[in-house]
This record gives sequence, C-alpha cells and structure tokens, in this order.
Amino acid sequence: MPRTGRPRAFNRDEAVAAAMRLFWEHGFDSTSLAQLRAAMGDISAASFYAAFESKEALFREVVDQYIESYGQVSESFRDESIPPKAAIEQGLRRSARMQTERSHPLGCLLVLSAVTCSPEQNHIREMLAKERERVRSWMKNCIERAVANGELPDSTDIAMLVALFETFLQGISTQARDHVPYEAIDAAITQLMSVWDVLSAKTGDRSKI
Amino acid sequence: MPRTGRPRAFNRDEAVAAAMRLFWEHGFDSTSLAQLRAAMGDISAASFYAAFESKEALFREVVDQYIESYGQVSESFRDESIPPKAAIEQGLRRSARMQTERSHPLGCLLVLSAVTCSPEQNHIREMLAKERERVRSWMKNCIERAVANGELPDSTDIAMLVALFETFLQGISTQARDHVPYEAIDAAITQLMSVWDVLSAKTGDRSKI
DNA sequence: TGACTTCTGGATCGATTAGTATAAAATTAA
DNA sequence: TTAATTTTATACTAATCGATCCAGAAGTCA
Repeated sequence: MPRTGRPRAFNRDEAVAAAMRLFWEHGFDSTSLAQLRAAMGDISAASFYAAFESKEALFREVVDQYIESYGQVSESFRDESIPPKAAIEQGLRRSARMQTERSHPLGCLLVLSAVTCSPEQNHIREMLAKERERVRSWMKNCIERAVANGELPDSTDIAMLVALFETFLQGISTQARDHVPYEAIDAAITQLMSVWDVLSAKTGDRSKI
Repeated sequence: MPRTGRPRAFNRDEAVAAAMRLFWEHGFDSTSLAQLRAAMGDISAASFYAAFESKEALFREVVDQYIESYGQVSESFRDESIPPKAAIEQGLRRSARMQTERSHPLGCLLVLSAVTCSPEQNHIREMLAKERERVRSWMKNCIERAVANGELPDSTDIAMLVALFETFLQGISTQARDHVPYEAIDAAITQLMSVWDVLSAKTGDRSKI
C-alpha cells in the first residue's frame, strides 16, 4: 500500500480474480502472460511485473485467494461442530455444487490447474499436491473422530475410508469438466454415504452385546 | 511401410512409446517438441515431421496406442461375459492397479494429459473427453444390464450409479499422482461395491413378496 | 514549487515454440 | 549403373514465451 507515487490504473483484486479464471480454466502452463495481461484489463508487461513479481508469484496469490473463497467448501471437512458423517457429506455436496456452477470454470482449481506441467514447474505441482494433502488430513481427522466417538467401529480401516471419500472428491473435478450435472453427482453422494451406515451398523451391533 | 528409400534410423513403435510417457507425465501442452525428439532417440526435427505429421497427430497416435495397451483395463466395463457388478468391480480394481504402477507415469493418460490446455488446443481436450464418454457409456450399459437382469431394482437411478462409479474411477488418477498406495484404493473399492449390495437388497426384498 | 515515489507505455531481451526448406545420404527397383 | 524413393542432418523460419529496461506520467509530501 504505497502512500506516494503514481496510483495504479487497474484494480489489483479484480486483476487477481481475472487471473484465477484463466489459471482455473487452462492451467498454469497453458495460461500465457499475454492472456493474463489482456484479461487483467489490458495492462502492460511493466505494470504486471510491478504489481506481481512473476507469473509464478501471481499463481501463488491466486491459489491463496481460491482457498479463501471457492475453496471454503472444503472447510466442512474440518468442522468439528457437526458430526463426522455430516461433515463429510456436507463437504462433498458443497464441493459438487461449487464445481458445477457455471459462473466460473468447472472443477477444482487445486486439482486441475497443475496436475500435469513441465518439469521446470514441478514445484508448482507439488504446491497444489500439498494443498490437497491438507484436505486429506482434515478428512482423516474427521474419520478418526468418528471412530473415537464410537460412530464407527475401532476396527475401521481409516486409510481406506479416507481413500474412498478423497477419490470421489477428486473425481468430481473431471466429472464437472465433462458436464455431468450436479444432480447426478449429488445423488451419487447420497448413495456413497450409505457405506457409512454399513460400517457404523457393525458398531451398533456390538453395542447391543 | 515404404518398400524403397532410405530406411528409418529409429524404431517408430519405441518412439511412440517414449512419446506416450512424456505426454502421460507432463500433458499435451507442457510437452515440447524438443523433449519429444530427445526422448524418441534424439531424432531431428526433419525426421520427426517425416514420421509423424505434427505434434497433434503424434498425440492422437499415442492416445490410440494407450487405449490399446494400458487402457485395456477399462474393457472390463463392457465385458458382458461376467455379471455387471463383477464387471465394474474388476474394471475399478484393474484401473487402480494399472494407474499406481511405477513402471510408467501415475494416473490415467485420458484423464490427465489434457484436462486443462490452451484455448487453441481445445479440440485435444474434447477428444479425450469423448474417450471418457465412451467408458461412461460402457458403465451405463453395464448398470442397465443389471437392472434388466433383476440384479438391481427397476427403480434404480442409473445416472446416479454411473456418476458414483465414474467419479470414483476418475478420482483414481489424482489419488495415484498424490502417491496414495494401491492397497488403500483397492480397499476403498471393496467398500464402494457395498453400495451395490445395499441397492440390490431392495430387489431381493421385493422378490420375496 | 520541487523532491520523491510509484506506475505506465513501448521497445526489447534472449530463449524457446512448432514447424520447414534444402540437399545429401541410403536404400530398392529397373 | 542409374533412376526413383525415403530419411537424414543442418540451417532456418516466424511467432511466442516470460521477463526487463527506460523514459515519462502521475501522484504525495515538504
């Protein structure tokens, strides 16, 4: 926030939002500086590099912004104010809804925008992998909480359940890209959650002993 | 197959296999001609274009080759010689195993190599989307067969079940890239298939009326 | 006003992009 | 041996890549 000097001629936040759209739609590698600058209000290269150090720095900013906005749907997975099963179900439904909205690119930016990239940009890919790992750890904690609560039996294969829900969650991105309607995915979530009941029934049986 | 002329100094099939590795790992856009030529045995640009018209034509050849080799794991979904449930389960398990093998890039080429790309290469993306659509139709036929067989009730929401299994199937690619072990995904498949029993139980109940 | 600070337009950087032109090399067929 | 055919090496396009330089514009502050 400079107090002196010539004021910036474009809105920085809007520019980041426009960049997010492009990275989300086309991925990091396939989004060019020329495209970015055009979408950010036809700003010059000098203006771009003055405001955002580099393409990579802008992308990191976009990822942060994504996590704080659209990515909030994943917060359900670590919401301990609701029961574990409801947390997972809500997280899945909100993710499916968000990723199929037509007001922005389809799918999840964290899954799609650098799942493949050139060897030089491998750290970008790893950065997104770390973000996915964060969500995975929330999911794991959520299921561990269910076991601790007695909702799921002690014998529950936690890694298996994490893989089950995470695989589905990540699959939503490609499904959304393939224009599978929200309603179909939402109905699939309902069905997917029935495995929770299959597992929890075992605890219920044991409690009757 | 030319009968005359100077013989090709490199093995065409091996070159396509090497190109497949690169496209699989880095995606269409992020794989450069220079990388391709280096991996294909340090062939010259002239040799490349003489043997494979263009980067795009090579990619199409790679996709065909992929479908006829690694992609065969999806054939289970349209194998009518085994019951529908077994067909889906086998397709998922084989896909998970293939995609987690370390002898080649992780995940599925059809899902990963052009899920994002530049606007100019959108037809490449659509080409892969069509291939995924083919698999989706096999899955749909498979489930329709189960309904026809009475394995699943007439009331079964087919689009929902297709979405359930397809979302999981496509999610395997990202899971594999994130180094989730095969064992976890395989165990998740076992659990996922339990929803089939939940649904088929309804038919079973009705048959007892 | 003038000093200071920041941003912008425009030209440009070297490197890399996919793809080509040309002619020699290496083969088969006549 | 010669003609026809195909691949090769080498050099080279024009365009684009991300990024930089510099001079001037447009502000704030003393």
